[in-house]
Amino acid sequence: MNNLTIGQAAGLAGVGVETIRFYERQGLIEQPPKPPEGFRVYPAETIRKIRFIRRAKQIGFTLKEIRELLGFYFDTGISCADVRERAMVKIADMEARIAALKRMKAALQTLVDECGNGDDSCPILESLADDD
Amino acid sequence: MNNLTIGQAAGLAGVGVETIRFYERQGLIEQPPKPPEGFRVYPAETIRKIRFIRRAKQIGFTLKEIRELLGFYFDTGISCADVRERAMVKIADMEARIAALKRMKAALQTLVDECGNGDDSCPILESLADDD
DNA sequence: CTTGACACCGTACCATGGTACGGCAACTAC
DNA sequence: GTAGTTGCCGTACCATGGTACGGTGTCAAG
Repeated sequence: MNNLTIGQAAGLAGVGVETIRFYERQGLIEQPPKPPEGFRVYPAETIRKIRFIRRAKQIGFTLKEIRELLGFYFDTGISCADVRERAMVKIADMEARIAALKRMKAALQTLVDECGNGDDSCPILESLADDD
Repeated sequence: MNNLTIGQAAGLAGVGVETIRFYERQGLIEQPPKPPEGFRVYPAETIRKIRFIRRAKQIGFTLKEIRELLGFYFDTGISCADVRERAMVKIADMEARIAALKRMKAALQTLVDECGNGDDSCPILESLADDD
């Protein structure tokens, strides 16, 4: 399962070829050297890194943050406390986004609730148009 | 307070001049006709529309959706049921986003909690790197 | 009447996370 | 040995919500 072409690597990692190239351009994975003859050869590590990226994306890290996490894991050894701190910052960030969404939702829900009475004017639009 | 230049309109509406031009290009507000001599004249309605846009953005509508809401309010009269339906779709959308963020946060929190024991390997990175 | 400030306009650029395309090289299968 | 599939590479494009820039036109104040 080693010595893969980019297409095989993409297939195994569950992404498109263009996505691998994009991650290379973004510095998330290294581009293997191009032999004078033939195609680039991708090691199994590339697959592992791409899966790492997929999982990290799923739990809410951006590509920029993932680039750092990959560095922690694959290059500079493990500095758990640093990773943990970043994860906690991310958790705080998510909490803030959840709170903001909840506020938005509550504001909208209030407007929808006011909409129940069959007045001729729409309270939602009126509230958006209000000059205060 | 009528017959404003774009700069005055921007100042009153609390946005930048470029933002007004951008909204014009996006079809959210109309561009006043250009007189053969002199500058475009912006009516007070432009200010009201921009404030409408700002409020709608704050409660989570995209510019695309706001363009429709503006149409309901300023052009095609008020169709409250339609607005209400869009608002409820938006609420469902926000609930889904909140739920997704909560799942992400919980996943990350679990990893951070596991990180407490002073092992040499980092459970967060290990979990991201896992071959499953 | 000149200078500075603003308007106008097209276009390019920012971040985010990719996707697509066109032309050419290289490899594989029949 | 030739067609068809991939690889390679640069570049352009998608949505989202703007921001910036350069050159020119116009206006207002001193």
